[in-house]
Amino acid sequence: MTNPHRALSDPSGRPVAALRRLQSLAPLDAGARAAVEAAIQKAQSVSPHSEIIAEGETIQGQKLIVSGWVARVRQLSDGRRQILGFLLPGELIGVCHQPEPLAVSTVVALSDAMICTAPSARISHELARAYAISHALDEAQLLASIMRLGRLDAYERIIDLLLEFNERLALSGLATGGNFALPLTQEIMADALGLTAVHVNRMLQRARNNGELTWRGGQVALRDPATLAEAIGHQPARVSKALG
Amino acid sequence: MTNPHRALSDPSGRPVAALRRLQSLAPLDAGARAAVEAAIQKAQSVSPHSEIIAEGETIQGQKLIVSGWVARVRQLSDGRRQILGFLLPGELIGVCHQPEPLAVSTVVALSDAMICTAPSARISHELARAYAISHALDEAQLLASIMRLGRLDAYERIIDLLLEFNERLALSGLATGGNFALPLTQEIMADALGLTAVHVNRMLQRARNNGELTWRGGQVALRDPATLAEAIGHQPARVSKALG
DNA sequence: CGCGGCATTGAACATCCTCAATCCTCGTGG
DNA sequence: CCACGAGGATTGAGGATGTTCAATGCCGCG
Repeated sequence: MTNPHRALSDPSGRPVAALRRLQSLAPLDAGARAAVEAAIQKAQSVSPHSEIIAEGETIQGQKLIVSGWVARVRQLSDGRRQILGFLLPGELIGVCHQPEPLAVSTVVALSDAMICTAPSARISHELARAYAISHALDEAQLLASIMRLGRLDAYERIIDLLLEFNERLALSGLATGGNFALPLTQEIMADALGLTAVHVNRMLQRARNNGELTWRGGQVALRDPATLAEAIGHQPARVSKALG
Repeated sequence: MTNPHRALSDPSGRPVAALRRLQSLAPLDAGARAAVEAAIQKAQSVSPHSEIIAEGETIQGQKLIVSGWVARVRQLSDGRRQILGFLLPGELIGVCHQPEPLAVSTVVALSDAMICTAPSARISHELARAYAISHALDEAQLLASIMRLGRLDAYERIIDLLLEFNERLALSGLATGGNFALPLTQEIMADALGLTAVHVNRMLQRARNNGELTWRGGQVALRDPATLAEAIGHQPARVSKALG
């Protein structure tokens, strides 16, 4: 018989990214960890472009991204499309303290992804705390998006978003030293940044020529994240004294 | 001796805007209503430009806007400034389910304003529900901002924001039929819309010439909100089945 | 080999910004 | 009652940043 924990570890034996992220938000007790692991075991696979939640429908429950990239999206009738935010492994959808809530945005998978129902926050105080911090980070990221779209130029927007990805993925161990997998097309980046794909392309070239990053085959490498952040005035989200 | 309830009613005897808003989010029981009224009595006055919360400091408790206009703001070192969102009478600052939370944005008064400490959500189930809905609306408005900044052009952004003000103020009775007081300068609008004051001015003129609105002496009148909304694809926030 | 999806490029154009001057409006003091 | 001053609104001209449209290149995959 197979080891029931196998799905929860990568080849080196460390826990999967999603669990790692929750644990880095707040140290989890054994009960919470077990509940999360059990939930992850029952994760559903979703394929790119499939809708996970439709805007306006009643939210059933909280979900946890186990792996893959997912986005919150809104469309205009004339086809203009805006990505409101990304959801990465270990992040939650549908956090809500209200009965009968309605989804305020559509959620679609951008890559192959695994999604499970998030264990109830009542399982433990520690888990509730991890959820709360996750939620606070979520809000901080929305504010960062507003700043980005409102006051940064195209070049800065791209760098700023990549820096945010780097920081978010670092929580789950999916980014180290400015290196991470980025399974997005330039068009998707454009939809998130309020730009056209053509212009994203040109700005990326500028960044490459400046030696600030490389991005080939879905792998991004930021040359020097700290200096880059300094250059464009980017500040990582801080929502709790406990977190770095 | 003066009637202790005087501050809670406008000349026609209806409750003040802030209380009215909470009641339109969720019908309040007598206890909650009394607690809110008591809190409002103790409201502090703040003057324009004064900081209510500074980004990065520890949040002390939840606050309720009693009257006036307040904004969440973020600045870049080179002086660029973005208004992340507005806070209107009856809306809450610092909703947070986490110990030791840090403020993720600075909050400043845009006009003379009155602010009080919000009564605890534990006072009643009804009050907690009103807070939860208020919070959900808050998030919906952040998403609306992202859409606005990312995918609307200057003209649409202005109309869209004015429509949002109209809807939000209608909850507290401060807007009726597309008419409301707007104590903002064009520069402040620009800071919220990711534009310059000059361009806001030009687009406002276009809107006036199109007969879509008037705005003089701090009073806005939207000619036909429903048709305007239709024209730019604006949709009001819906976060609960219960609400309109 | 030949698609199909994405990335890249160019040229013409639109939108929005910058800078700076001018005009209002309204409250203040003479 | 009027001049004055300050902040905000308005205007113009020229320029920067992004967009559009359309063509071309690249690369993995059946």
